Amino acid sequence: MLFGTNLDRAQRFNRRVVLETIRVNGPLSRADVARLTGLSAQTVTNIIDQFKPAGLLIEKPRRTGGRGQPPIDLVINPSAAFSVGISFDHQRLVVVLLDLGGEIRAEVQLPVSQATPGVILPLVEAAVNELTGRTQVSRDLIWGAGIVMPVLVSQGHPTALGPSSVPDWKDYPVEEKLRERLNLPVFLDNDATAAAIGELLFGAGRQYSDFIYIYLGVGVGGGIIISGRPYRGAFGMSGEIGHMISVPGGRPCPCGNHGCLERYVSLSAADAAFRAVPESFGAIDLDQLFKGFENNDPHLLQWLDDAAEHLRNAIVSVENLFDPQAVILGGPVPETVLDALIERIEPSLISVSHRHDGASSRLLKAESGLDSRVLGAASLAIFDSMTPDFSVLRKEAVEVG
Amino acid sequence: MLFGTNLDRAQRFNRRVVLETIRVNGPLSRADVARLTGLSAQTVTNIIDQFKPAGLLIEKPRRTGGRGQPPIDLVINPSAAFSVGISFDHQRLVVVLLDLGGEIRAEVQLPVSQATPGVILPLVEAAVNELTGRTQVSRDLIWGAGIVMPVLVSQGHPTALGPSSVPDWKDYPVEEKLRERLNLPVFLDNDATAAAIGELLFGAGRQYSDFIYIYLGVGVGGGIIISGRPYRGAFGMSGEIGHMISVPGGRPCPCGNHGCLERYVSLSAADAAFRAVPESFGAIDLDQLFKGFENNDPHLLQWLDDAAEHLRNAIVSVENLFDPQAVILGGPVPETVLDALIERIEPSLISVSHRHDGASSRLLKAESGLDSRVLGAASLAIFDSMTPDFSVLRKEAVEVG
DNA sequence: GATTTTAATCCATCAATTGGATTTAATCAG
DNA sequence: CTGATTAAATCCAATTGATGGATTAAAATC
Repeated sequence: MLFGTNLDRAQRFNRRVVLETIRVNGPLSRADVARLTGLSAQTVTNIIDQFKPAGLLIEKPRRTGGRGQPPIDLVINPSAAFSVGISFDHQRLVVVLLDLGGEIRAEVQLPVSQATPGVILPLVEAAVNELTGRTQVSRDLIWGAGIVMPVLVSQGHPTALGPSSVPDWKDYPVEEKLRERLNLPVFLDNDATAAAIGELLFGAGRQYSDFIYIYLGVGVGGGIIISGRPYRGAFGMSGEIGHMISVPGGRPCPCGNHGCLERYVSLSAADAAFRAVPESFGAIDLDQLFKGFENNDPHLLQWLDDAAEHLRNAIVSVENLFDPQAVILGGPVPETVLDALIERIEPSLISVSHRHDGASSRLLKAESGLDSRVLGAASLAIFDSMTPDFSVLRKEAVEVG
Repeated sequence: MLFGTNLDRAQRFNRRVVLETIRVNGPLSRADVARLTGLSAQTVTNIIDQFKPAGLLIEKPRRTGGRGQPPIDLVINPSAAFSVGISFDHQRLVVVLLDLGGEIRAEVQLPVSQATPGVILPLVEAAVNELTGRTQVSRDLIWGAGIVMPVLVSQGHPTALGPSSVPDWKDYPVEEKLRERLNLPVFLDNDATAAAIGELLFGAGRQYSDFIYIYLGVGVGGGIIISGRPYRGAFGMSGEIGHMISVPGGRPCPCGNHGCLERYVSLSAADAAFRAVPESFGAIDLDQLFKGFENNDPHLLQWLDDAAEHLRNAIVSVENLFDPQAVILGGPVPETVLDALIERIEPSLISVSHRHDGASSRLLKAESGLDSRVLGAASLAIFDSMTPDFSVLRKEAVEVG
């Protein structure tokens, strides 16, 4: 539905524009910011004055060299705000404290026996207390907490397309329950979208506004970044790259179709190849599998060639649909696997994106590595507070009929 | 790049919000508009007063029935503005005059011998003069002219992925040349995106903000509508659904890949099947082909089954990527063909979109029929003037370095 | 040492939204 | 039939954030 805006909203928006411009392009003088954003120098000065009390910006010594009065460069103060990232699966819980600069300040890792809400949530609460205590970070500098899990998320609730590794969370009101415990704004997202946002803020996507993040995990997820914002689809379930049809009439998938990409390209597909079984749906022994990759297991090498072929086709399709600036490959898999895939795929990528810029590569490896999940989770709160999103301008409309 | 906004821009935005809200949901009273948009009643009154001189809105007689002062309903005046739509291929030029209500007020159709700029542009100029003369529509009520052609469009210039049916237009500065002749704002787009915009404004997409328009023509194009706006990709070449890979290692495609969707689903694929030849790249005898469909040619029936299968897989992939509200199938093909495809595809569509709303169908037929191209072209100017787009808020930033 | 250039800020102005009060025109209750 | 109630639309003064022009500051250039 459409919505109007007003002066108040416009300023909130401009504040974010100024902050984000400095975060991404800094160090920048007030005059630089005015030039980049189109705002008047006076307005930029006004807005920057507003950030002073919170200490969000740091003034560097005057730049020298050019003519005229030397500008005062500004950068984001990484210690001015923090956020919590939470990620878990059936084996492990990870909670981190991230600063505004994208650095993980502290981390707690715990093995879990059962990944149920009753077990996880108290552990999270304790972990957050430990992190703030250990780092002496004041609670009111924490902008929020993000939690991700390997399921789809729709309207703030986990949902599932097939069998899930964390079935107890289905339709559980995670955001609400966690907010009560932590007394912080809470953001829930699926791992792929969160990882994409993390990459957008702090990683390979920093210089891009339009890219597709392919998240290689037990399945294959996707985070779609359009105009610098995640696109979640009309119902919050976009980006299911793993369920694109790769082979007509191919291997059956729990989603109900045949030949889905993640039956060929994913850790579970790799596991099946590794153990020479037709399919792998249960819990995967990741340590064994990663060791197999290290040892150049012939089954896995064969799988790599096959998977690269399927992934290439999917990327071609995705590029032809989105015409993005880049496709970023990441997820909780060894970097060598990502490298091997990219090496096999890149030379034969032909799509509408082909001709834009023959020089620079369009298929990139994510920068966040194995931490992508939890880093993405922590990015959610920062993204929510900082992004000059369209929605910042929204005046709430009264619900009618 | 980020940009700031100001009071002036905010009002332009609000003006569009008010107008578009009335256009889509009208008749609406001022109070209704205030409720829907979140703007105050006073602001709505102010803005509506601004539209009065241009006659953009019509006040209907006071509504009766409820308590309180009866509201004055407002609707868009369809005769307050017009736009020109231009479409051509190697055989025919069509120019229409569309009103704000989406009605085609007048139309000129001309056979063309050669579809070169030198031939087409003078014909267009004459046609526009004839249309305005015939309808007595004042030139300054025409908001602009939209032109579409069956090629990709990037940065205002036609480009091509493979061989084109209108090769002379490659890299020709269409917008500029046409603007000089018509003395109107000119918008160039590819046929699929334009058709999607037409459908968004006046057709099946009117009630949706997020949908994918699949444009079945000589090839297969796509128009992606996200949050009520076309998504053109980072370089303006998104939506090439026809070059999604449908069959790994399948039929060779001029784009350089194998197994592209449009080698199986498109009029040229149908033509190949109809004439029992392996491929059809040249000019197609559409009359013959359409007659074949009418006569239930067995080759074409066979093709329909096969094409439906491929198109189904593509739609599954598209839905899993975008999670849209709907997928709309249209293009310059007989309605019976669209019906036949939908009938074959719909029962077996399984994707993330599957569960949202089991009742209503997600695969729809476009409303604009054979005119979709030129109607889409004409919609471009209206869309540009009316949509409360993010970009309305943009203050132009000075280009730096 | 005067001039030029650029950055940053001060100050008065401008313009769109807003909240509160007022007017208008209908229905409802007795 | 009359007064009370309800809701729409408008009037008016206040608010607020951006803006343009003038001013000050600090460097390089001539």
